[in-house]
Amino acid sequence: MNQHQNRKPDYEREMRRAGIRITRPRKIILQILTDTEDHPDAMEIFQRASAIDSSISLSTVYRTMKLLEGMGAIHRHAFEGGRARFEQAGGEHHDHLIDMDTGDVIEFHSNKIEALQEEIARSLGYDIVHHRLELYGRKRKR
Amino acid sequence: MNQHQNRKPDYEREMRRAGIRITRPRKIILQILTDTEDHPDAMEIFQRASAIDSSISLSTVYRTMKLLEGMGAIHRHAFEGGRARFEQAGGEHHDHLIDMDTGDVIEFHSNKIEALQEEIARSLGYDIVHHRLELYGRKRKR
DNA sequence: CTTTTTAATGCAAATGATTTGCAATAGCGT
DNA sequence: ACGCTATTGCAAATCATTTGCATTAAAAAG
Repeated sequence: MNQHQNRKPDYEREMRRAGIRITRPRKIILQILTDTEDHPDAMEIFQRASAIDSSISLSTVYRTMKLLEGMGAIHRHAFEGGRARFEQAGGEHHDHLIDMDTGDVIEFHSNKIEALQEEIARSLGYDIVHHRLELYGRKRKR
Repeated sequence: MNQHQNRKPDYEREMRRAGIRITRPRKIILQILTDTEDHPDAMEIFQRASAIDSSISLSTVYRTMKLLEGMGAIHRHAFEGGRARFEQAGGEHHDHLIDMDTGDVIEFHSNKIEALQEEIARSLGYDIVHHRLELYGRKRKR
């Protein structure tokens, strides 16, 4: 089974250490993020947070996402269409396959592809700072 | 020298056939696109077009880009940061390496990577409709 | 546990890119 | 040249995200 309880890097501790206040909205958002298996966007996070504390504002969600991104606690993805989507960081690096019909995101990883990317960049005289590999597709029919 | 004159798929003919009017703004924008080696955004295209005919509007640039994209005459890329950038279609498929310092775009292609992508998607039960591979990097120092 | 300090919040207004409604204009078939 | 209607320019509208500011509330201090 999946480990759910210990998989949470203690961001609260890290935030305290950095002199960042642990507020009620931030606690709630952090909880939502760690509870989540999918890749929600700011509006979805806002709605889930509102259900817990209806006074939370969308601005705060955005501000918190930016804060967490800066701490390296989450990754922001600008997939095609509309809003940015987030996922908690901490796992292994991976790329994404987006189901064009459902919006579902499937994570995958290929050392071979990573190596080829490095090789290509090097041959062009560049160092890769980061990259983005997204496959957009539909479930195979048959 | 680069070939400039024959490299232009005759979109005007194609548009006429589709009952689309060849207007002055469209002619100018099409010309800018075929003359261009880089990946300009709508604002850059608008400025280059304005230099030729100052009455052209940004809306028309956007509308024309959408029209051309629909025809398959250009590709739209949503690289990181700000605006979408365009390039005329017609060449071989390729991916992009973006110079984070200059914004320059370098095109590259890897059959191996393409094949691996297909393989991964297949193993996940998906057919790839399209994909996006962008490397963000800086010129190697040394 | 009250006071103090100042970061964080909520709200509304601002941004920035792109799109759209609409009246005026200009392709192009006749 | 004429008329039909697609296309344009302009301003206003969208959409996602950010920001200014007065208020609130963490957490540091007493």
